[in-house]
Amino acid sequence: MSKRALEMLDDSVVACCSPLSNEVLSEVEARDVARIFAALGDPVRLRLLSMIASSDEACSCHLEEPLGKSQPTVSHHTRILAEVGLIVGERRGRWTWWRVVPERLQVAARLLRP
Amino acid sequence: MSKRALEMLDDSVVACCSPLSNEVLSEVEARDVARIFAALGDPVRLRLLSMIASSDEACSCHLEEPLGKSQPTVSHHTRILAEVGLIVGERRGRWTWWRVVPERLQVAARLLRP
DNA sequence: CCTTTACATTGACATTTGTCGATAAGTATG
DNA sequence: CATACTTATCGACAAATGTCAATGTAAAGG
Repeated sequence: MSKRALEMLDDSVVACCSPLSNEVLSEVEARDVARIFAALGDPVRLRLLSMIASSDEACSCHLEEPLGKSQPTVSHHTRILAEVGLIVGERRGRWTWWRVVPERLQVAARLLRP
Repeated sequence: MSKRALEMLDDSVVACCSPLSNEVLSEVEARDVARIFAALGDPVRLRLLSMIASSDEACSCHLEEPLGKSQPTVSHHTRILAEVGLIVGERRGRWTWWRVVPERLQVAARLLRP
């Protein structure tokens, strides 16, 4: 999901959702948010995301070695995180620089709030 | 995961974790938390969880019909949510009553906080 | 007991997922 | 252009996942 695509998401997705205990999730809401959680549901992607988050910006070249995964595998995981809008990549020269999209993380976080 | 098992979890899991941007997740932390997110990463389980959360307690008999899934499928999903400690079931008479474990939800929520 | 009710388990199946080697595509530099 | 470098895509494969019909198990009521 590109940055532009993210900006075009309608409110039902960006503003989604109130805490789980407030009301029963609709099928549409559930499908959307589940994609985010599924993206977070892999240990390699979680570490990848935390690496990007804690260094503000990171290029893929810095991610392979600490993760101990092959380059195609890292690329696969960054793609999945990007597709659900949790990170965005910007190509500068040879490198792609990744950073997290806090608003997107908060969509998931709001659901878990008491 | 039984209620007793949940009480016996050590601090590294229950107190886990500081926000993603604070520091890079260890492999052990990532593996544990990823299991929670993976459990949340299915639309049927998300709706199931929100049904339990918003009615405080729910028996499986109330879950099948609104979800539109077979009884074995619902049982499968409640088992997965229970295994990661997000819900606990208590058998009273013929019915199993499920309720959410807020502390466990917060383990995931803490990670997503800014 | 026997039946009914509520839930769990098993077995089977198609689909999805994580992984990597090989290869392609894009970008800087000589 | 030719080369080196960084990232993306493809193809393949084993493993995991979601689903349901059939069957098992446990509890309540006759």
